[in-house]
Amino acid sequence: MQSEAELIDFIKNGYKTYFPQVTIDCVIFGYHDQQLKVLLARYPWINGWGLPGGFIKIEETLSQASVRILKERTSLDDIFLQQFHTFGDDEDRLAHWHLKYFPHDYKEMFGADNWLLKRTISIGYYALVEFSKVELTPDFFHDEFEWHNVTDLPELLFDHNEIIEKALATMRVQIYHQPIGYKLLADKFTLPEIHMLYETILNKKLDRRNFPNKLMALGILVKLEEKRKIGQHRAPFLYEFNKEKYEEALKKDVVIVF
Amino acid sequence: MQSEAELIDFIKNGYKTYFPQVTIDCVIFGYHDQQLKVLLARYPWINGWGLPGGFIKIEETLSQASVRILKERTSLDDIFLQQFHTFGDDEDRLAHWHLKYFPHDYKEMFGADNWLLKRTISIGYYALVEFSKVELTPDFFHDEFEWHNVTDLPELLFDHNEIIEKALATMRVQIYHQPIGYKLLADKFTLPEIHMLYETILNKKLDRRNFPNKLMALGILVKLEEKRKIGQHRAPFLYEFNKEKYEEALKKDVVIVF
DNA sequence: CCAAAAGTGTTTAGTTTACACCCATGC
DNA sequence: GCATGGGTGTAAACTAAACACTTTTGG
Repeated sequence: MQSEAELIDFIKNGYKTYFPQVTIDCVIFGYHDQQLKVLLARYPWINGWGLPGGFIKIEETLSQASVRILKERTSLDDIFLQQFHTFGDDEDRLAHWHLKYFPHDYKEMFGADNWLLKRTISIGYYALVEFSKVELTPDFFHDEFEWHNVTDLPELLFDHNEIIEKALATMRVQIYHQPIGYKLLADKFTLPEIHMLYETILNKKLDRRNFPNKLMALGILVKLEEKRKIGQHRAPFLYEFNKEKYEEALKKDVVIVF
Repeated sequence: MQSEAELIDFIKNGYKTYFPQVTIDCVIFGYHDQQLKVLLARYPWINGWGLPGGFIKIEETLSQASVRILKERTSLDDIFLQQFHTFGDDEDRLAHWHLKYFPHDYKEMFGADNWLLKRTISIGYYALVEFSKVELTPDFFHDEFEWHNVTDLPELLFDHNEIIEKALATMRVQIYHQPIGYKLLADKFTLPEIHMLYETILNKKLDRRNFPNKLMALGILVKLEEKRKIGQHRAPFLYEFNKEKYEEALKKDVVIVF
């Protein structure tokens, strides 16, 4: 975590380093306990919960910025990260948004025309991450984190609820075109596990016997010799995915029917 | 067209009215002569061709800005307009891009730290318009227009070639999910006309007998009693589309198979 | 031996594709 | 009457969907 001197420097001089009035907001989906979760962060300045996000550096591409921001928060790289929409319609984000959110002493601290108080446009990226691999790192803008079920979200800052809705909708369309779901599982997994994952994501029942066929036909799923011990029941086989076939399928636009 | 005083005021004081360093670029598709066309504009300052675009006003939402910009150039409103991607990866657009494009006298005219010379991020919208209804209006940033076949584009400024590619790809996916193609035709059209339109957009042959079935099944197409006179051949029936069913289909996400 | 979860194929229904002949019009 | 393009239906192939019983395991 940075020092207070760094924070003050960021507030005063950040405009020299960062692209103005554009932020990246990350909708980070993880899967745990048979629930699709999204990562929320507490913004201590504003005293509310929202999506983790960050600024783009002046000398950095958008893609670089999105990867950096995700890595700074979660320690992950090599994750599935996808730009899905740019948000600039929220009335609260137009001029004077800070009157709604900021306590007055921050305004005085910043100065009324500080770069951080201007209207922002937000570029939305969604990420699929394996829940267990995430190591959360707070900073001045995010002092706490919580994973919430996508079906049970509190009211968030700005238009972040709407952003999550759009991310979910985009992801649910995209999962029919590309086998992105794997990114939410550990490297080795069982058919019942991936089956439940897809049921959770799409929020509907999928036939247990028909489900693996398309993925098998694409050659993406590889059956291993090992089995997983799961207590007193029959041990299911483990699977992994064929990385070459997977990358191929990501590039193509195959329609996957479950 | 604006006066030169207005231009100078824009250069000097535009930063007071417009959101900084973010532009909207419009990929405007039209259909004519059985060709899918895209509207290009000449940028007189830079002496090159690119996509028509504009700035967002500080007190205006993104959606409002996109509609306004499209209307200012084409005189159209009530068009199909869709945000598809935000571009910020082009190396040329990072710092010092203007060194590549601007003649030096403009730099002197502007001042080296003028707001117009900074790195920009561009939000891409694509529009489908009926070619014949477009009335083109130049301004200081667009002094000439040309419709080009999407299959035959010159080299454009910045990353505009890439932006068009992405718009095309997005539109071709979307047209399988929503019957957006109608926006490219006159209100009344024949089956052969819409058939050729779809063949052109998707760049592949579609069976003449199977093609209208899905659209008919959705109730979107309405056969009229009238026919069109087409010279020395059999007169084809005219069709229009059922506006309610069309709007319905736009909201749903029906997969349309041709 | 019983409860709980895993594993596996076949039949049916639906959807998509392929395909060819007759009709209308103007010259 | 002929050349050109418009209009129409059916059969075959394929794909998706529905469905139930057997196996493994630990207690």
